Amino acid sequence: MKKYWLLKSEPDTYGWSDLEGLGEDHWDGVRNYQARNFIRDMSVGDLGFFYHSGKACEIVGVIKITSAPYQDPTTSDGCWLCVNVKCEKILPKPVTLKQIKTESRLSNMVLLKNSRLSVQPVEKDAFEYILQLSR
DNA sequence: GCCAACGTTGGC
DNA sequence: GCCAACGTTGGC
Repeated sequence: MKKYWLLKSEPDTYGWSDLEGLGEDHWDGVRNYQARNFIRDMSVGDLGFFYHSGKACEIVGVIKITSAPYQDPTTSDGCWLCVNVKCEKILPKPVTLKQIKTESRLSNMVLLKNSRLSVQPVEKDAFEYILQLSR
């Protein structure tokens, strides 16, 4: 079954346009066990939101998981994983954190409960609802 | 720039 | 195995 995710990045370091320019890239550098465990659960074809943290604080687009999880090439430590991703579609209107906070249907999102987790699951209903909000 | 929340490290 | 100290992340 297809799963849904949210991946966070600081746009000054690595933003939507960086991934768009590359076409496809690996989502590397995750050094948190909880986040790593979510990466381990990813499958080809899963979808995820690309979230810009820091200045903007908003979901800017949808990305697609294009590989199974494999060892993160940016470290020799075998316990870290990454997956390949590519841009699926940019949101017509970004959905801001502020907006998410006002939606009672989204109040149980991990984004609100654990704002520091950089890779997190999103429920199907929440995913689809956010897509509606972005129109 | 500040601070809260969270994770990690290391002494005991 | 507990907990204090420290570092990092991210919203404000």
